Amino acid sequence: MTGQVRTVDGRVAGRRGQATRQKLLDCLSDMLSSSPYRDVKVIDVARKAGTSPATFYQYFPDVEGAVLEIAEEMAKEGAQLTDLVAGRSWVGKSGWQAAEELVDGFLSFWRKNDAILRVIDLGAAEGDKRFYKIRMKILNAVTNSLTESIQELQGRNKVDKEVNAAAMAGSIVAMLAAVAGHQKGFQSWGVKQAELKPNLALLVHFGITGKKPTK
Amino acid sequence: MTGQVRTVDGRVAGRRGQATRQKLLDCLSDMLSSSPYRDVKVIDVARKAGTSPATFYQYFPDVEGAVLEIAEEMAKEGAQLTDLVAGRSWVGKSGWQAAEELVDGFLSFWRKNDAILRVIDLGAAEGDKRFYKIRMKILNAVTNSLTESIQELQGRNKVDKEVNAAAMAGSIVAMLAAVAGHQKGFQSWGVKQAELKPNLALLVHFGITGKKPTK
DNA sequence: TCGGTAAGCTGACGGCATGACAGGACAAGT
DNA sequence: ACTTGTCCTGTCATGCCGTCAGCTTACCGA
Repeated sequence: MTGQVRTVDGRVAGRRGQATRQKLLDCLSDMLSSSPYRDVKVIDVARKAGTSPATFYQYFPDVEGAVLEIAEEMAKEGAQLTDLVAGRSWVGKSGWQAAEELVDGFLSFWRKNDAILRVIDLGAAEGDKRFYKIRMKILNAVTNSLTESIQELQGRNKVDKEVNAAAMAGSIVAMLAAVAGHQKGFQSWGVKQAELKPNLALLVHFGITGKKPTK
Repeated sequence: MTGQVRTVDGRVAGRRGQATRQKLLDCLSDMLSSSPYRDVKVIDVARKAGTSPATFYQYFPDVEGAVLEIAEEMAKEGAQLTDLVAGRSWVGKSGWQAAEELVDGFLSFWRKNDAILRVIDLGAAEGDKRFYKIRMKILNAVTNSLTESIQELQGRNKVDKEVNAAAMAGSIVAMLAAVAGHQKGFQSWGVKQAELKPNLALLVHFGITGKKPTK
């Protein structure tokens, strides 16, 4: 489907063009990490990439458009998050382990991509459907797996039927995302990474199984 | 201490000045609700307030400065969130009720102020200390109360000593804030408000007491 | 009533980002 | 060398930013 990268005016991008395009994306990514979203200007990105603003506009309609592109790249990489949930057992000791690994994987993924993720979060919260969609794409992998896990446990009468699997899964994922997004905040508040994780894992485990974990 | 409102160039604002200032804040608040943060321009705010950009700069150093002002206002109003936690009993039925009311109060507060809150969240996530500080001010009321509640339960051996009260309280509050910020998202994802609340309350209750609630 | 003083507002300006276009540079094939 | 299509940039009109000098308005004491 998207086999060909195209410029704004419809041309097909070749080798060189794709390289420039990628460079622009990388530089934008850097900028997002180092300065507030509101202050990221096309001209700065272009300068940093050693090119001109006009070139930027050849490949992207605007800054948002480019951000979405980066997000799309990241979403692919984020698909691996599913492995943190799918096919895991949530009973006994392995349940606790699963919870710990989920928390761990989530936090490190977020830490690695925090700049773009927080822009996506903003866009989604502001009601932009494109951002919302991509946010779903990243989180859905985990959310859906979690929802299924809960439903499966409900089927075996291990979890209260009153629990709405989707709402619970969504809440857990939202929590992970939020905490991950404010990791630095927690630290400067006196809570260390190492202390954060087990507590999160505890909440995750309970949310899914409805029980305290056996460690 | 801050009995007098001052303009950027040091003058003391009188009746009329304060009115203009407030009008600008109100208009900015409106703008934030209706258009992306990135696109909010000083000139639009000024126009909407029936004044000129120069006037805006008389009262605020920049858009961020004005946002912080709005946030400060809101923080005062948000102090009442403490009542949702302080002096509550977390055992038995009243514990479940407390959890439900906390969730309810939190969600509605967030819904009422979502536009500013999401800007604050962004600023905090980007590492801006001023935004982080105001975010703390709003959330600390709840977080501290929760931390104390947990510690108190730990003192009575009702909660596992392994639990880090601050980390747990912070996680719970972060979750509430995140879910609150994406309420619309949940809805369009097929999860209804009414279904969301009890599941959140469940997680909150467990996080604080370490137990399933008795309803 | 009448200045005097400080508050309040704005027109205007240099500076910079935006976004569009036309045209020049370049690489590849013939 | 010539053609073709990709790739990049100089340039320009437009619009926002942030500041200043200067004008208007309100208040106050004589």
